Amino acid sequence: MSNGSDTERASGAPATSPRRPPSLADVAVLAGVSHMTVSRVINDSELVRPATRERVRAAIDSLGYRPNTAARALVTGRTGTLGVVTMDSTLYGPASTLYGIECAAREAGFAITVSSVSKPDRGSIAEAVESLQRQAVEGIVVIAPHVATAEALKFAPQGIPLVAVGGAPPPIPAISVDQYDGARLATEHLLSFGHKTVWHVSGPSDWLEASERERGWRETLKAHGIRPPRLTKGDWSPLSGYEAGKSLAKESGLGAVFVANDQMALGLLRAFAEAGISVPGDVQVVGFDDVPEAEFFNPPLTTVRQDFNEVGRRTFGLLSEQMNGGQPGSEQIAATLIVRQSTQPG
Amino acid sequence: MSNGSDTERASGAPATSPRRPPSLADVAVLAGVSHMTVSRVINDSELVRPATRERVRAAIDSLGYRPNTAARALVTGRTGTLGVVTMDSTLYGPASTLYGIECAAREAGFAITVSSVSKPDRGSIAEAVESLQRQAVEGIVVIAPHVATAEALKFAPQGIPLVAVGGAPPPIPAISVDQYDGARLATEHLLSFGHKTVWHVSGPSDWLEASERERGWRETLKAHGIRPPRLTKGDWSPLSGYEAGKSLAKESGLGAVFVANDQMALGLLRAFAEAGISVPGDVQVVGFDDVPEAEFFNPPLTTVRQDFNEVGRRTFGLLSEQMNGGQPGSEQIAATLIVRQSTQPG
DNA sequence: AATAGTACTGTTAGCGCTAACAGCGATTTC
DNA sequence: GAAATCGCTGTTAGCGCTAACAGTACTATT
Repeated sequence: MSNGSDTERASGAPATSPRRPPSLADVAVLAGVSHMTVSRVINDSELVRPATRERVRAAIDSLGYRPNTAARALVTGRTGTLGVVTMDSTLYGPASTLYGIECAAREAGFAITVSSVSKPDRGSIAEAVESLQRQAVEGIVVIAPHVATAEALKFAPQGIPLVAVGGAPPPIPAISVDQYDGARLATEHLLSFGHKTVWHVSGPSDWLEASERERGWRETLKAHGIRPPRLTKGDWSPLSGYEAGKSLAKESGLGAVFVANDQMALGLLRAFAEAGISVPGDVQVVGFDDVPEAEFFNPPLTTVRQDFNEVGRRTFGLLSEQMNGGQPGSEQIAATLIVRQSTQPG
Repeated sequence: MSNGSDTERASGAPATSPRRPPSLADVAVLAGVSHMTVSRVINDSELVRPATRERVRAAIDSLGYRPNTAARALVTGRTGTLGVVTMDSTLYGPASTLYGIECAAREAGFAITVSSVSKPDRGSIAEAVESLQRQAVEGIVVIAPHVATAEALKFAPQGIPLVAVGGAPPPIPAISVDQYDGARLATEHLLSFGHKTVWHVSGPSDWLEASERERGWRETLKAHGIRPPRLTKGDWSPLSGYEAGKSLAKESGLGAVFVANDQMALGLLRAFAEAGISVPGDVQVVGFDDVPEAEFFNPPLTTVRQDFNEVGRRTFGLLSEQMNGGQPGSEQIAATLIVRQSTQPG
């Protein structure tokens, strides 16, 4: 803002009028060169004599000239824009991922257009992707935490670089945090205290992350020769965690609970508090995500951290690779266990 | 996706080749009409005979034709894109606001380009706005929760519709939740229990919302003839709330605390729990924001709700009004008190 | 039967930019 | 001293689309 001021047009006319923004031609006239030379200056071509370049720069500044992206895109076919399809950008994970992508993209000179969808079904995704393609984005990221979203990607358009976050059918490269291993870490951690078993409050089964975490929990138990106990299903919300907590509180022999996300863990902690169950005294609890609040739950929550920023960065990396003609494969990012008081009897 | 399939080009050529996407002209040839008629069809003009329209539609489908926005933007001067400048889209408020804007915009046929800034200073904002203008957005929303951001808007460009969320110097229309009144509600609520005073944990003073909330608290106390006690400053983070809580716990005669946001309230609750202070038994606590988790804090938190979705919608409304030549004024949205257990001794 | 609509379709020009190539003066090369 | 080369600048064409206007049939009006 506060550009070189909206100086009069180059022509001696009294100006005002509907005032079309200055174009290459206007700059060229003012600088006394051809429009092509101006074009070279704004594209940092070497082929301009320094003196000329300065003159053009001055004209650009005094006119407050800004290249018209539409015109440039029309002739080059490049828009400098990437599209991101996201489902609920209010959740911590997707929001952070979006932020990470945006930062990486901006550094590389790309703008980000977002398209939110309210439902994860194939139609909504298709519509969002379609709308981004109409915007002529050069690449698309689909933040696809649902099984249905990943499924929908089977019908994704071919001609455009596309990366999924979370999961996608094979030809499409995906970035994901290793949920399975994160769940394993959590479960092993709980088992290390000598519990007979570990209970699990899962996320909604139509989420990839939920089923991977459940699988990690289940198989880890099996690897220890333990038959997994009854599973409690949640929907990520604190309320569902609260209800799961109330239900688990009745269970005898409860010692360790792995909750599929921090929000539900919050609800569960609350239910346990109401039921007079002490954490970590009576029961040890592990969450998943490491939201900023987790450290201040009561008690502070042991949880599995996902580095969403890294997810965003790597996602852009994959997209960028594709835009340069590469055919990158999927990548996984390791999750890390953050041990806090909810599993520290000390 | 799964568009009408990438059928061969209209020409009988063996296709493949660098395959430029189909243009109006290609559709026109296939449908046996002029490109202008195709243009009319895609712009829903009445002036096309239904039979012709159908023929053109068929050609469009079979070619998988998609209008080129760049070309359209070049000639119409309209890009169908709005820009949003946001500071930390990871926070609940900004994220929800962004989502609200996006939904409203999409319904009206606009795409959203986001530009995040890491610092709230004038330079960063200017840069972000500049980058959006290069993208030729038709309007800009600045989510400006900082005093500095609002200040920076004094130098905002003139020629383009612009709306601020949070606050802005007078000529620029702003949408905001009535923080002052929200703080008043919270303070009155606490006073209604007969406390001698109400303590306050504020947000960082360079945030508009923080200073408005503090002002609401301070003036409400004064209106009751109470001299405001020492203020504790936080930075929105749970950690700072925790520290504020530890510090307040030493205070004698502590009975009521109004915390400037829910995250800090979480930290404070935790500090109180550690100090053996019962909420709401010994001290009553009110937060601000009503994040989804607040209902499941320990105890569930009385707080002031901001309808961020409404903020988003109204923001788009103001922008839309400007784009149609109007000069809307600023608007405020009422905050509502949500009473929960943290102030319910029952 | 001539005239004036009406309903649809086509032609032309140009939006602002870059790619490709065409100058053109100054220097170097043989 | 003519040709080739280099460094810079200009000319032209055209990207895909819409605005504006120009037909062209066909119907309604006088």
